[in-house]
Amino acid sequence: MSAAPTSAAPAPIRVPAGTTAQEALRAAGTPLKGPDGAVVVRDLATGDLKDLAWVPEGDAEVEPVPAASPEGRAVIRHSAAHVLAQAVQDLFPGTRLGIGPPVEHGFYYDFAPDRPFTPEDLQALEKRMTEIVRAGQYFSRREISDADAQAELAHEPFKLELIGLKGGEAASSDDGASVEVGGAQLTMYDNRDARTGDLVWTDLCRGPHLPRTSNIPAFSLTRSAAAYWRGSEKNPQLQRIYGTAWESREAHKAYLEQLAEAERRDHRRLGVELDLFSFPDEIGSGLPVFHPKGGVVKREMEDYVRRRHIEEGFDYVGTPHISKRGLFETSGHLPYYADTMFPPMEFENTEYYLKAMNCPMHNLIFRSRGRSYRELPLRLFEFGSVYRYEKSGVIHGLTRVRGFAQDDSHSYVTPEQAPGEIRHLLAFVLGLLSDFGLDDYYLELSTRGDSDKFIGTEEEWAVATAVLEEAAKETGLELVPDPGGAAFYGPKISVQARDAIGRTWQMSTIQYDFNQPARFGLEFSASDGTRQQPVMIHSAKFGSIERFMGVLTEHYAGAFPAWLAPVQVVGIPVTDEQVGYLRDVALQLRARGIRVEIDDSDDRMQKKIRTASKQKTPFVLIAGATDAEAGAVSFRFRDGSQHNGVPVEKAVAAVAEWIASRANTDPTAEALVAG
RNA sequence: GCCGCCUUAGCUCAGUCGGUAGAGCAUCUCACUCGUAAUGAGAAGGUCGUCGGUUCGAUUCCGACAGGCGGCUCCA
Repeated sequence: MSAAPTSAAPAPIRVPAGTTAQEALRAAGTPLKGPDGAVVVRDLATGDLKDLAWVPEGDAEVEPVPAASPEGRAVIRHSAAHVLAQAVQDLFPGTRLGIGPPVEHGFYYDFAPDRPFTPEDLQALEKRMTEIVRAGQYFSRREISDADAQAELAHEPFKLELIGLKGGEAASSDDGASVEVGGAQLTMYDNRDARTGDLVWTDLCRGPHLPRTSNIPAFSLTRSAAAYWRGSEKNPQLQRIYGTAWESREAHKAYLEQLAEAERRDHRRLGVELDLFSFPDEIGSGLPVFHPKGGVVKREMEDYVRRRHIEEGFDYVGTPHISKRGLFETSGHLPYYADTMFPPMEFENTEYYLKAMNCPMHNLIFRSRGRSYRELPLRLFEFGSVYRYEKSGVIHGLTRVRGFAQDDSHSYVTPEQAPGEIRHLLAFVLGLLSDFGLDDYYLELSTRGDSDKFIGTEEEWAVATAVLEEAAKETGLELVPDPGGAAFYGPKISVQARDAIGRTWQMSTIQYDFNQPARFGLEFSASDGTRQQPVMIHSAKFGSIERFMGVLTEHYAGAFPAWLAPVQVVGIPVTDEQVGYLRDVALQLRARGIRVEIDDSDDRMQKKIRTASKQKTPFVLIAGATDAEAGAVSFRFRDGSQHNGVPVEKAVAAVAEWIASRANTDPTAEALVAG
């Protein structure tokens, strides 16, 4: 996801034959310490990264790779993974090694231990790692023949397997094996004692590495979990330990703080605190219920999305939750997705399935009568409830559930209209996302892969892919390829949105489908009287209403924009005397469609303010005797700012205007006055 | 689905080396009537996730199941 660094490349440095890269960098005045210090160099002749201890055979041009760069961090993390493995084999002798690559934000190493690691083990390992880092062992590269490596690693069955894969499958596969065995020449990295040079530990590894373990500026272990060897559930499970490592203590601390912030924003926690939704065990895993407050947010979202669809030329339709088996055979879904559909229920000698997708039913609406080219594009839209049998281990809050509503549409168009319709849909979904405050995104183009799960001809796929790609490029947004990620019936564009703390979520999808119209025998009368087959374009804007609500909750940390907030205004009387006065204000607000509550509990006013703050209410209206006498109210906002003594009429109008504007920013004293 | 961990009051969590449990917040009652993030006192609330086993006795030990958490795999 993170793009390659594009910042101005530092000037090349010449490394004379027979000297180390490090000596050449030092001579050139390149920093070797701190975040800007070089951790490895890039050999400009080949583009490969080399250790600082590298000694070229002939003169070489290199550029330094600083610690605080994507590649620099990867080297730090990879070296940290080695230190972890050394610590594990120190503390748990006999533990076999899997692989230990750097990953986004950190690293992991897979092990085959006698027993799974406990949290206490992680603490002990972290301590041992710190000792190894302090010891300043050298990472020493050593080339080795396949036969010698097999002999040296005879006790490491997983490493032996990697040696067997070297250069071929491993180098191109995605499972991290290439980190250990990259090219044709195997290498070992020996960790050597800083003083004596004695061999302390060794691992099969492609490299490159930091010069010494003490060059790891900051790291910590984060969790342990199981992982399948080489990423396949057919293989045995290993115990994986995850850690993180950074170019400075500050960067490390900032990362840990971001993890803490993500936890504070967790929609599952906020869902309980703000009384939005729950997952009753009695109903079943992955099946949410929305409480009144969550119901408000959900309905506001749906109302707005429904209205926008109608404005964009969609027709709102409705379809049932279950269907006879044959429908999903016609659509082609059943052979592919039977495993992820709920098992059928049988009655009247017929099998019925819970609906896992809406398109087949929309196709039947299209087919319900003869269609003319004059009707196209025909756009059918609904909040379709679908049920998918997600495996128990993958269910996660609102973002991965077993029952949800798709904001799903299908545009039926002529092949000529398809490019225009896709542009229309893209503009529409991007506009919708920004209406909800998500305005930083990139696109992903999922195409056919090598697998045989895809239906349709190569030519059809090529046409569909080209149409999507062109429309995606026109947006000017970053476009990331995703080969093999398409649905079985056609390629897709997906919109990946970044939230307030920089995480990305797959939101909208637009899919070009030439298969289902053929399978359903869809046709329309063309202007020349012939019958022709339409193309259908699937589009989900939020993907799932439930999931989008989870994403929005995390994006706003529960402090929803005023137009979405479950309670928009809380009235707080300074004493009981003002309850009646505030009720009157509330009536005026309610008449403008504003969700308002009066806190007439026994609590003290300060406590009521605290309660309203914890509920993240956008507008708090306080009224004491002074306000009541002046026919005014006093505002308090989520940021703590105040705007006192505002005449009721003005206050009501200001709140109503703010909400009607659907502003996604927080109202504050300053912003409200300016507005 | 796989591996590990977890499940005690509405929520967050103590606790019981096997003799049926406790705090804070929330709730309710009473007093207080207060100007921008916690007034005080009192009460109520739990067959310790479910089922089974071991035991004189299980919330505690063992097993199965359910649900949750973290990963893996998967994600139309």
